[in-house]
This record gives sequence, structure tokens and C-alpha cells, in this order.
Amino acid sequence: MPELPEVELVTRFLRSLVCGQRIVRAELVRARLAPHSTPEEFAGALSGTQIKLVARRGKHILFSLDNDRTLVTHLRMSGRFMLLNSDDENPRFTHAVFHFQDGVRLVFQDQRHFGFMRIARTTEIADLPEVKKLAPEPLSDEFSVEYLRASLRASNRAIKEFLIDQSRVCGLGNIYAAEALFLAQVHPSKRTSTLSRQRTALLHQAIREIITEAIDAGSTLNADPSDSDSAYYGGEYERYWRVYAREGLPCVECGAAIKRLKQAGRSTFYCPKCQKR
DNA sequence: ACCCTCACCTGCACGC
DNA sequence: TGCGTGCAGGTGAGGG
Repeated sequence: MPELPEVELVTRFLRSLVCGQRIVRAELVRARLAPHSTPEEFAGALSGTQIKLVARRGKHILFSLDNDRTLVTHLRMSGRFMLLNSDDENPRFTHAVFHFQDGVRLVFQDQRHFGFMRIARTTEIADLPEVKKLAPEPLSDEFSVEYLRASLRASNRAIKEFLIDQSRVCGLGNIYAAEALFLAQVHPSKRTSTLSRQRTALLHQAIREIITEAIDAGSTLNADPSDSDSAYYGGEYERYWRVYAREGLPCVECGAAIKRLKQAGRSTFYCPKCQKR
């Protein structure tokens, strides 16, 4: 489910909810969630530590602890953090639990079992393979038009596939890649190396715009991950989509019917009139 | 080095 | 109602 904007919102909520909390006890319920450690090692490394910072890198959420370790997490498709009280039961598909003082606990729940956690030394986070490969943060100065242009020219794939490759542009997934291409009026099948300088600048702007817009929209909606009525999980975001999941519906710009095509096994949505090859 | 397909899971919408 | 099929927003491993 989550792409950069959603992960950013979850990170902000977690930061406000669990920063400074001490993990009295940690449980790895499903061992394969954290394949680099045994459940005992996982519990041992976290129990008794205090959460100092909650940060985001790409679609990863990082909890840095007061023992020079960082818990690296990824929600993948269906991962979700929930803050529960002692009278709440663990939901189905609970894979990890972090107990705080006063019976409050943070639960990691993941229906599709794709989520991922790993504990690493804080000083070594940047060298972890899954972090090291990430392109610059799209809202950072490092993600410049020049960076994007060089990266586009180094490849010749369909641009939509390029945009969801985290080592090229990080944070976009299937939805926001389609949305950014619509904003920049670029056809998803266009080859990356054929993008003009001017169109590259438009795409660069569109990527930042689409991410910023989604974060802003989310922060005004109820995107609290600990709330089961959260707009984020309730699908409120969908009303911001211009092309995604709108096959057959009229384009918001020109009225033409939105089309769908399959790229690398995934659906892409686009306006056949607005988006040129 | 790149590019593509598949696998990892469960649930849901759909058609028969 | 029940069952089979295909699909879902992410990513890595493994093949060519």
C-alpha cells in the first residue's frame, strides 16, 4: 500500500507517539519478519532500549535506539503499525510487538507477510544493501534536474518502470509514478533516454509536486496509523488520484477515457490524449 | 550491467 | 452460495 507520502505520514505519527518511549519488552511473533536475527536476538537487542528518533529513508522507517542500534522496517504492501492498549487484543497477522510502559504497545501487523525488519548498528545503516542502493530523496537538493537527466540517459527502459525503480528515483510506487507521468504529460511507455531536457525538468517538478501534494493532503486528513478509522487506511486518498485506478473514466484535463496498460506485470493508467510518447 | 519474470502471502471482486 | 481466476499500492532473487 504505502509509497513515500504514506510512509512519511506514518513516520510522523510514530515519531509523535513513540519517540522517547522505552521498549520494556519486544516480541518477534513471526520469525521471518526479521530474517537476519533469531527471535531471541531480536527481543534481546530491543528490550530495555529507548527510542530516540524515528526517521524515514525511501519507504523504510528507521527507529534509532539508545544502544547504538537502529531498527530498520519496511511496510511493503500491507504492513501497518498500531498503538494498542492492554485491553486490546493483538489483531490477526501480528508479526512483532513492542511493549512500552503502562501496558501500551506498538504492534506490527501485516496481512500479506511481505514486511521486513532488521536491526543494525546505527553507524552502518547507510551501508545496508537495501539502503545503499536507494536514489537520493526526491525532495532533497541532491535530487536535481541534472541528477534525473543523467539517470534517465543512463537507461533506456520504459519511463514508468524507471520511476518505480528505487535505485533511480526513490519513494515512488505504482500509483505516484502514474500520477507524476500524468502531471508531466509523458506517456508511460516512453523510453527514458528520449526525454527532452525540457520534459525532464517538467517531470522533475511533477515528481516533487505529486509527493508534496499527497503528504499535505494526508496531514489534513486523518492519517493516524493507530486509528482504525484512519482516512489513510480507509481509502480517502483515492479522491486525489487523477489517473490511477480510473480506467474508462474521463480524464480530469481533457475528458478522454483513461487507459490501462500492463508494464512488467503491473497496471499503469494514463490519458491517451494528454500523455505523449 | 541491464532487463524481465517470478515468488513471497492473503483477501477480495468478479464471472460462471 | 460456492468455486475458480485474476488482481492488489513492494521488492529481491535468479535467469537470460
